[in-house]
Amino acid sequence: MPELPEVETSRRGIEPHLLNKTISKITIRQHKLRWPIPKNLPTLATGQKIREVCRRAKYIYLKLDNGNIIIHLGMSGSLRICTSKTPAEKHDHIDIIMSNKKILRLRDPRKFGCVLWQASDINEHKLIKPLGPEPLENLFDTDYLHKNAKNRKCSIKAFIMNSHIVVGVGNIYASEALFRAGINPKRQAGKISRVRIKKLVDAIKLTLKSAIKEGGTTLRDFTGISGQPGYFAQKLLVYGRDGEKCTVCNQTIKQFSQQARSTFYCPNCQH
DNA sequence: ATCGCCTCCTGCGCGC
DNA sequence: TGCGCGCAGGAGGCGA
Repeated sequence: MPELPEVETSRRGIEPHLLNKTISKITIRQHKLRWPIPKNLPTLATGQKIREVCRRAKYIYLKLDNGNIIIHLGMSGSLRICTSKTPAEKHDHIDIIMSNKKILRLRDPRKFGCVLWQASDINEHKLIKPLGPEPLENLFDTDYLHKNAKNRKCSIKAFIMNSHIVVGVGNIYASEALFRAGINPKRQAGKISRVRIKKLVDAIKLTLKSAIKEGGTTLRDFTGISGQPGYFAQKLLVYGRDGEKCTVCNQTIKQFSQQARSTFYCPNCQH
């Protein structure tokens, strides 16, 4: 479900409720997520103060004095801030309860998400270490992407969705960015000119920034921490719009399957 | 090294 | 109204 803008929206939503608060209790109702929630997580984190609420790629992590709680939302995860008055529902797997009684609650029907512990430097965690640069940071630029695309035989869409290359670009924003850059999603990554790679870098940054500004994209179930939808869905140019007219050229938007994921594009605008 | 396929899991919308 | 099917925003792990 959530791509970078939705994760960043969640991070910004929870941050003010958690910063400098002490964890008083952790209730785990379901250990079995993508990886098991560590049994000793409550022991490790209880009594600790949350110093920072950060994001790296699509991971959110709570920085404590003795380590980090790492949270990934997978396809269907969402975070809420609530109190004990809100009863936990079926897929509410873990509550992180603050000393001020506020609760950070993770719901994840499909259980593709995870909650993990990393005692030392977060960047040394085995899931974080191999990740490419953040798309909105300066390290991610035309030189970087052009150099890395060299000799790559995979499609440009698979390439920008590869987290070793750049993080945070998921299935929605890959289609959106390629449309804005005028690049056909099937094109081989290694065969795209530098000028067009620059367009793509700009398009990725622009797309993600606008989506963050709108509070993310709500297709069916993504909501911010108070349950509010993200408004970027209304600004999607191609994703989910197959059969509709291209906003630029009025031709029909097409959908096809790539790496078993839906891709949307305008055959007339994208080459 | 790189690529593409499979997999984990639940819910929803569609067609019959 | 009910059932079965296909599909869904991620991404690690595997075999080729």
